[in-house]
Amino acid sequence: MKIYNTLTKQLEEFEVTDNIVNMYVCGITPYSSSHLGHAMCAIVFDVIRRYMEYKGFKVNHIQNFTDIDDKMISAANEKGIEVSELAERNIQSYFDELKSLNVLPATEYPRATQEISEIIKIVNTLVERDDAYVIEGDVYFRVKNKSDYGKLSNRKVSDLEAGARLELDDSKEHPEDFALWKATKPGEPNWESPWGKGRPGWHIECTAMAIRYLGQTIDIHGGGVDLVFPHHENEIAQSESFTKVKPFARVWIHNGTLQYGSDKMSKSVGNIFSVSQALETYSPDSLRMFFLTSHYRSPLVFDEKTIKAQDKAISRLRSALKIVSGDSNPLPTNKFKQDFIDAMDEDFNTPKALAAIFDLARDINREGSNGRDVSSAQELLNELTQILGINIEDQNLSSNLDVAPFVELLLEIRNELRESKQFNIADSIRDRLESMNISIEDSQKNTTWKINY
RNA sequence: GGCGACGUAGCCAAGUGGUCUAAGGCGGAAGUUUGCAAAACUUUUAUUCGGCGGUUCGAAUCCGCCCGUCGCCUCCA
Repeated sequence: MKIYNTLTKQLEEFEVTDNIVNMYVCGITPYSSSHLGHAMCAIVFDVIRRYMEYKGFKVNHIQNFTDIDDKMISAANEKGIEVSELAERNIQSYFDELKSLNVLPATEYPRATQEISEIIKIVNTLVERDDAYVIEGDVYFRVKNKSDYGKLSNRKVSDLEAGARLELDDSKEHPEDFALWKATKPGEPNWESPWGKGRPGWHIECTAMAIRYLGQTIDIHGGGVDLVFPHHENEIAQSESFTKVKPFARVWIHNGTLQYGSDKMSKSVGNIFSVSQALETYSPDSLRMFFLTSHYRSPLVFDEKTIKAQDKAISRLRSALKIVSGDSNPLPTNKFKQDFIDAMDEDFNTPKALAAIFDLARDINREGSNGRDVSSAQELLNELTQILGINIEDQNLSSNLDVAPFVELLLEIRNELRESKQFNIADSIRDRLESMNISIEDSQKNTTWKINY
């Protein structure tokens, strides 16, 4: 299995010694509802995790919540509620959304505010070693002490200094030094520390949680590409300075960001499409498919038509699963399975893996109606789509609905009309049901119906 | 100013030196099937990969230049 590693900028063979994969994925700052970009990231790493488990690895999947920072505080103030309450609300709805999107729960979801003592311990060690310094209750990491600073994002400190947008803050020794601990301001949540009351800086919580839950060297660290700098760069700096162990993470995986219009979908730009809003308009599977039809590292442009088109593609897979298998000459499936695995082994090439799935579905449809035994091919189809977290089973939910007996009754009458060749009335029943979003399909054997969402 | 990514059919999107006269999906066209539809299947829809040069026996794939789009350098998944 090959994975593109942001740290080395190349495709690498992925190996672990003990079959356990320790994976840390940066989660959200729950100051407002999450948007489709967050959903995309969650789905990308969900598929990576599912595929690794399929390959026989045990995956420790840790995803954090940064539940204390400037934006948390100002959003809570605006709403007139406690920061903790704001976090709780948004985290709960995020969990609900992940569930709707069929994202498997992570092993743990640690929160920054519950790791304060670990954080203080780490900052303290860095201060004692002079890798950090204290100014009026703030603690800053001393970037010049980390000679390989910039190795992840391919930046040199001198370039950063030349950067036009870097804000000069006279209180820091160097403009690129970053806060590990921030002194409290009036009205802010705060914790006691050796440097006075305050709260953690942005990056330190991930260092604390990654080390605590996964150890000093983790196998995979992931997140959106927009986190590469400064967040992940700074995580590396502070973590490696603290543990004196390199590397902090062996493989860095970054997904491309979701674009909305001509810009990145981002809370601060305000061009967001929230997950809950999206779930009202699109099916979870079509959203998942939409994200997986392009490679995870490419930026993806939000496109309504493309998302909607996924439902039709998925229904092809569903009908392949429903086709009644014959009993002769079983359809061989090895090729499709191998194509799928080869694609996924190549840096999780989901578009290529999907191509194998659609090839399989077409063969099932063709050969199944030729009377061949396609039952094991159907099992494979189900197995492969599940690795991508796409649900093609359970579609007979319509029979559980309250309207089912009435629809069945109508179909019964309609089939009697068809038998007596009263097609006008039969067709009118079909048309009327269609206008109520119920479609009917007649086959040789029976008539099926489904509700169009 | 620095760092980086990308530009493939009507749309989305794989492919990164020969098997590419380029996968898969959506859409379009024709056909098989059907009472008619729908679904499914078959065939078809890029001799061409932003433009111009170059390297090579051979390039969508490597190199150079140009045009265009986007990301990061400030909060960000």
